[in-house]
Amino acid sequence: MTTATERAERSATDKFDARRRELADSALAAIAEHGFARTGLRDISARTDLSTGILHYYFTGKDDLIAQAIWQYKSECARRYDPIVATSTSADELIERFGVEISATLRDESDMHRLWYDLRNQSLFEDGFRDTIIAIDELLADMVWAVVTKHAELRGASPTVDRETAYALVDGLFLNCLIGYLRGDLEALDHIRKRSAALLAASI
Amino acid sequence: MTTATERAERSATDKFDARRRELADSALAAIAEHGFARTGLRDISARTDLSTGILHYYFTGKDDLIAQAIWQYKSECARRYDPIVATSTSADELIERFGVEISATLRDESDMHRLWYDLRNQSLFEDGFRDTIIAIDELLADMVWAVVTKHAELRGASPTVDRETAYALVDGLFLNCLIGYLRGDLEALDHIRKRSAALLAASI
DNA sequence: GGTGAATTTGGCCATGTGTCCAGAATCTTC
DNA sequence: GAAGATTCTGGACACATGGCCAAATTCACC
Repeated sequence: MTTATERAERSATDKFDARRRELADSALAAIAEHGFARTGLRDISARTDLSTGILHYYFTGKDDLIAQAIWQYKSECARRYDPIVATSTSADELIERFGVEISATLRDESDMHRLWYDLRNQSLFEDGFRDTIIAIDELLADMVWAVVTKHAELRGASPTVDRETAYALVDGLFLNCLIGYLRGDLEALDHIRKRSAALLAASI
Repeated sequence: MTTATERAERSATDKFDARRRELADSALAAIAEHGFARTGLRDISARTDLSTGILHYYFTGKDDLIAQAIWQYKSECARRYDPIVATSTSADELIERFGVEISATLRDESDMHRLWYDLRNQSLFEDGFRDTIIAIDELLADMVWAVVTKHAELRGASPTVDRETAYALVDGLFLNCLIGYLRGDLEALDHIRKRSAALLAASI
């Protein structure tokens, strides 16, 4: 049973969390522009018309803010492939739609992915937001694995690689194309589509 | 024809470059410990018993120093597989020796590789040492491609992947195992050996 | 509308940053 | 061993950083 007080507290917490999400969302683009290390709280303030104080009111510090921001973005990002896995009716369709989606996110959100790799690397040096990064890594590995197993299922076969390897290979492909794309190679958009398709097809 | 003056100048340049290499080498370990962003010139000075002034005498700035340091390490690193490619007499031997070598460098020099990925990512945000990073990336892709083509040759076949894809996949595998290893997973050493072997075997 | 809580502001602090340089120390050359 | 070039030192500089907080503002509720 919930008392009136409990409901009020719940509501207050929800409101607080909602504002946290809002602020983290605003901050995200600012941090993505120049990377974690080169973006100070003041840069975020200036770009978002927020005071630096408010960031410390809603977050315990820079690490907390960045962890919240990247979690919001990337956890949503990992779910974009759910409908593809759920509704594809043939292996070829699955491969095709996966390739289109991953190519689109490379094209439209390269800054965010650059930030993701930036933060994942930073977390190898210090543990400020390491747990969040590890959780996201798991989500991404799950996503890749869901695609691989669905693909195998549609082919009536079993995957020839394990979950971790599948993630490592897709991630390597994506990072490579992201770097190429950021360095100005527009063909990277085609590359990620074709190469991830080939990789998926080879994973049976 | 070289005059005495020219020879003297050459010698002076050589000496200057030799000292640069020496200093960059000393600095390398210090930078690798906490990453590029979190390591100041003063940290390097303190850890290496060098004055901060001398760093600016031999280098134009922090970027120059770090570019020199990572180039020295990584360009040598990429050549370690040359003898393996040159002297392996069967595809299986090549795969085996490659796996042992890559696993050993993961075990013994994880800090350096962590720094490499750190710097490669930083170079996606600013161009301070971007050219050096791109040059190293080329070296690494060449190295992987040399292994893949040699493997195909020993099998009497042709590679089924292109140079860039081969590098992307091996790099993805290595980065994944590096992350796992740094997070405390000792099995990563076995994983990189077995998975890179499997990948190489599949690249025909 | 008044009262207390929640929210927001903008500036302060100590510390750390890359860069630079005047002068000291060392080496070279005659 | 004198003179001049090279190498090296350690501190100064201007600025950026994350964290913090007293005071101002806005809000919710009786």
